Amino acid sequence: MPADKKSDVTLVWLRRDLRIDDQPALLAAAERGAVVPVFIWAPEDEGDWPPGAASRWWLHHSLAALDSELRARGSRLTILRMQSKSGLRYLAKQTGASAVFWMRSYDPVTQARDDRVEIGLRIAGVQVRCFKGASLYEPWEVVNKQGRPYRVFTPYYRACLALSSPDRPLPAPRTLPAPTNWPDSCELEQLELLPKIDWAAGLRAAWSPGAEGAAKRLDDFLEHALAGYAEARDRPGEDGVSRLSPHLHFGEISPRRVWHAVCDFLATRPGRAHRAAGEAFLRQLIWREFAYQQLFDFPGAPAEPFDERFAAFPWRDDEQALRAWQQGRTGYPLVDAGMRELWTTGWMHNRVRMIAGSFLVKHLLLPWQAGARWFWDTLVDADLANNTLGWQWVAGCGADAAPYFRVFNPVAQGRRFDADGRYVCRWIPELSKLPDRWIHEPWAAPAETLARAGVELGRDYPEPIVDHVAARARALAAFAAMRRAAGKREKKRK
DNA sequence: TTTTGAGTTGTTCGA
DNA sequence: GTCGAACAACTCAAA
Repeated sequence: MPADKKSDVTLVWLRRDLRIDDQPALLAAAERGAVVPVFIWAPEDEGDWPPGAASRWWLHHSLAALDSELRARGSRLTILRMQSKSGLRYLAKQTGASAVFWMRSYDPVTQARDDRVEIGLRIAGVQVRCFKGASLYEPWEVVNKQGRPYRVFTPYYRACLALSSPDRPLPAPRTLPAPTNWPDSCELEQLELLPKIDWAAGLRAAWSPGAEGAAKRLDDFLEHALAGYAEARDRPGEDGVSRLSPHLHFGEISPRRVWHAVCDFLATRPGRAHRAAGEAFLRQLIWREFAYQQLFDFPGAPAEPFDERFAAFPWRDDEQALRAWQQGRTGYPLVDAGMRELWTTGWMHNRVRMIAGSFLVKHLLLPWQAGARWFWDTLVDADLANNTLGWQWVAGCGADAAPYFRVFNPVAQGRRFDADGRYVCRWIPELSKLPDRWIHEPWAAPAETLARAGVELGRDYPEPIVDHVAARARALAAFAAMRRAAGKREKKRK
């Protein structure tokens, strides 16, 4: 291969696709000649949503993993700390690269950046090619019979299934031809992605960032959890879910790889239970697609509610309540367990996200954007599309949202999905001696039971900061007030 | 154009 | 303890 011919050098700009498997940009570049894989750390290019603290921790380790994977194949990762546009132009000049390849992504922040970069490169006479591969479908591929994007999940889901199944994943390039000279690169440490005070022990214990960790996670899930997924996925005390979300967010594994791995696995195991489990899981992958599509069509969603009536919602401003929620001190064990799991591991079980989210928005009447911000900073899988859509759904203001009157009861949810209190005890050990019967509502336990479990409310564990019944009534009243106000405004307009 | 059926994940109340 | 209905209306999607 004429790898030393200058005109054949291609920069592959890696962003949230930190893998070499099923990497169309990398594959195409390798076929063209020498390849320079590049990562540019430019948080200021990401507008209001630069990666949060937990995401930066993940990113650091993911980049390290990618670099060693590349080195094992005679290549390496070039890292820059610059604006994306000037960084790529600089590198193109330094390496004599005639082209830059990357994989398309679809959130408004990234898109705006990519457009600027593309124009800048073309002006400099550098060829640009963007590839599909970050999602199963591109946002414009799935539209209704009127050619408009879907707003409701179920028809969207059915439309996806009606399409031909997602493309098979591409192989990793067989070789990654090196350029004659490698360009200058930062040391990974210079990006200062890791926290200055090391709070990441819980993250280290819970995760293995990188493609290898992702592949292992997928194998474990297929082997041990997929069969029971349909039911177990709702019980946070069990290992019933895939935990692939951060790996998917950073593109360490491709959604097509996951999709087909699940399908291939199921093909060898016929039977109704497996089929139901497989459907339930693939449905979740389609939710991810749906979120990307929604954000693509409504770029304002991270800040503004889909349902405009909610712009007039009487949110409260209560710093103390927000802190209590963030720190897992609401006095509702399931909510607090979730918030502590998040703080410790950078991740929270999906069912608990709904319950904790609902609690912030409905019991505390704090704006969903405040919850979205906290999650953004603390989740290792923080993803603008998924996070935004999830919060809008919980708040009841999304395009396809839960009805507002659906207020999760943390006690009832606990009894239903964490009946033995295993999840609560794991994250709130101070309650672990409490009998199952009271684990989700310690305030209702007889004084003697509490004493025997070594729990004094207000000292070892907080009293509930709001009363469920009163808070629920308050939330429904606030919703009614908002609807009245919106109705009035509507009348005025006419 | 109009009509019809339906919409991820819940709670509470009363029979 | 279990069951069905009410909770709200609205808009989407397709026929």
